[in-house]
Amino acid sequence: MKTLLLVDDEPMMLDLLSLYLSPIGYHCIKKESALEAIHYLETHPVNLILLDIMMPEMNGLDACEKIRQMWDTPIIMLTAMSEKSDIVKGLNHGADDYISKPFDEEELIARVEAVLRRQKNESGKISFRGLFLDQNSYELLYNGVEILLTPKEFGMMRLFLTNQNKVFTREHLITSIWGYEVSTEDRTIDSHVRNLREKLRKAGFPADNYLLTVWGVGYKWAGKS
Amino acid sequence: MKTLLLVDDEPMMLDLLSLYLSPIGYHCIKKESALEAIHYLETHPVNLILLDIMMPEMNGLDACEKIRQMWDTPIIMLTAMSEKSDIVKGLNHGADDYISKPFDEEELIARVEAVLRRQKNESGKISFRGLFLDQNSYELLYNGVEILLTPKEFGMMRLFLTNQNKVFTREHLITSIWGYEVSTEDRTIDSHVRNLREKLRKAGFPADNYLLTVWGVGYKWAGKS
DNA sequence: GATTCTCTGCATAAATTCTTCACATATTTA
DNA sequence: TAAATATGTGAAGAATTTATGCAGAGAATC
Repeated sequence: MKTLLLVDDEPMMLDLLSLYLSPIGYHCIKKESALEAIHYLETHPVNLILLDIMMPEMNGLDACEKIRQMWDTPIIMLTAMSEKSDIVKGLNHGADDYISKPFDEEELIARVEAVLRRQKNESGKISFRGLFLDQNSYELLYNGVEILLTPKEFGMMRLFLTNQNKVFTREHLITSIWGYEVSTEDRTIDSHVRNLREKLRKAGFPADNYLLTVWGVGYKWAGKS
Repeated sequence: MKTLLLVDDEPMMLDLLSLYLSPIGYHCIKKESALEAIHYLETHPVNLILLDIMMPEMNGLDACEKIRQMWDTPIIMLTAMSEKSDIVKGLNHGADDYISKPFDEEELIARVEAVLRRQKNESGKISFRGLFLDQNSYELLYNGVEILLTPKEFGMMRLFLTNQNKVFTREHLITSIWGYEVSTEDRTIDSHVRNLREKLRKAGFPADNYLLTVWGVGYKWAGKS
């Protein structure tokens, strides 16, 4: 059973979160301050942290950073309204996702599960038909030989391998890899896709069979056939 | 069974610490002054020292330093209130962690165990292709010849050798080597990396093959190929 | 207090990566 | 089939990131 650490200074919010998440099988720990949460983490492993941004004493952003210095536990920030600035800050401070209040049950569950699914490759290592991607060392190997990638290429490769068979629009790729407030249009993505394909091909990997163009939509990585 | 050396001029505090720590299996030695503590250490090995900062005669900081000159036993400082300055000083003087009074049982235990856990992984000696790093003597040898490193350089070297193949961002390097809340520019890291590389090269070690730049991310030590 | 070593930060050079554009090619639609 | 829309490609300048030299501040040592 997965353990979630819920951190919010409002007890009602904690209860609400727990009300949604407990019935579907999550073990919920509630803490009313960031300090208590950090404190708890020092002795108990958890699978995911839901962290409110607005809290007295230590706010969510500082807490997020603090936690990141010590643990890799994924963090979802809770923001009042969709304050873009908060969201961006949160993601820059090490958060994995955000949920803006008010949220509905469906969204909450979806995001929690998405982050956990992502986390499942917690070792940071993914392999696929001879390809081996290691997020710790930032390496991509094909049959043991390293393929040197640029940051953007590595980000794309990681995104594709962790979300196989999912089609990404160019816009989605940008927000996922570039960040949440970048404006690049034109053929920029295409260029990077091309470069990535070329590097894979040059290394002997049949990229054309896997990194596919979905006409009119975007790109996807074709996983298990 | 682990032995803890508790040092505080207030007997009540010693009793309190012991009250919390003895029941969970630690053997507690109480000393009411730094001198007594050092004296005790000269003939008895201990696993961890809890050291009060405010003491008559010799204060905790001086004691910490003194102890560090002779032993590597981990030290947790006890500070009255969370006086930032004390904390920073303590960490700079060789302490491994700090606990501010008042503390509760849970926090105390957590920090003690965290430090001991950390300690367990530190045999203190690492070798790598002719390099030999000794954390006890703070020495780095290459083929038996010493390479003189500054503290920062040694810290980086240790971090890299104990975390081979892992990429560290500059930010991460700062928090790991410099300490908890230090503000240094990013380019400073580069300078230290350069100096470290140069010293390794000058000693004959092919640093360029191992201390690698991960473009757009940070630095890493390339271990086994 | 002087000296030496260390740390930090800047300016500039060098290296690498990113973006863009024009146009070719491909696919869909009319 | 022609027109319209979308993707692929090559090349080059722009932008970003890192390397390097240097100098002053800061610490430690004598």
